[in-house]
Amino acid sequence: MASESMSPELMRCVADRFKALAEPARLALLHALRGGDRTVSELVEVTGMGQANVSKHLQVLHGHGFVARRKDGLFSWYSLADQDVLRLCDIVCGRLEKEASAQQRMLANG
Amino acid sequence: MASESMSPELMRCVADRFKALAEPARLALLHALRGGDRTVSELVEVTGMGQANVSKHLQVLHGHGFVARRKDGLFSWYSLADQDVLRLCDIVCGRLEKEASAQQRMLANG
DNA sequence: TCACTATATTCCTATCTGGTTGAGTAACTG
DNA sequence: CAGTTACTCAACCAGATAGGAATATAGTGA
Repeated sequence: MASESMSPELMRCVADRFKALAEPARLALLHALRGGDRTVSELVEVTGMGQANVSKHLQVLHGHGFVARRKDGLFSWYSLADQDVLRLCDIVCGRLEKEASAQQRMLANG
Repeated sequence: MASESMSPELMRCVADRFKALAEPARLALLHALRGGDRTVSELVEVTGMGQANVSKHLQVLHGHGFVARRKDGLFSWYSLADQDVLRLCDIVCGRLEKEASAQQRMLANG
């Protein structure tokens, strides 16, 4: 997979997935969902964002399969669709930590 | 890591990393670098993009540590900094493949 | 039916950024 | 030194989008 040649369409699909994660607001929502299912209102309260904004970002995440939605009466319960998104974030966070500690060593030895 | 609470700054850093990958042009450059080191001109030829455009995208990737640069006379040789970016792309590609095959099953079973 | 609540959607505006163009910089050649 | 090559930088424009306000939709209960 992802080997020899990649079609421009596939490239765009992959880029769109990354773009869905390339927004602090959406990362905050995903982070809030680590604790379990949440309704939109709960996410509004936790993140401090506007309701329309939260709803809109959740649509993006849901459209790309990063979160699952379950309707229950008036409420929409959102949850992490799987562990992939956490793996993605962990790789990036690992890089940032590695760079931060490397920079600290630079300052210490420099 | 990436556990309990994440500062808004960290959230922004992570989002910026994803944003660097959220562009088909940059993914095309990274893909071209899978085969080994390449000069800017080579990448221009392979991708069909403009030279200034390639150079600018490479600055972004380099600024976020995804590619390494080595200067040799007139040439700038770019290469993948490490395997992390491939792992990230593989996770996303794996998702896309899984969804594609699931959709095929949907169509087959109706 | 009407009001109320939770969520989704639409419209608007400010901001950001990808791509292009043209100028600028640095290294090699003669 | 001038000329060429390889690359980078700066300015511009067009398209995309995050955020907020207002509105729409849908479920609930009186």
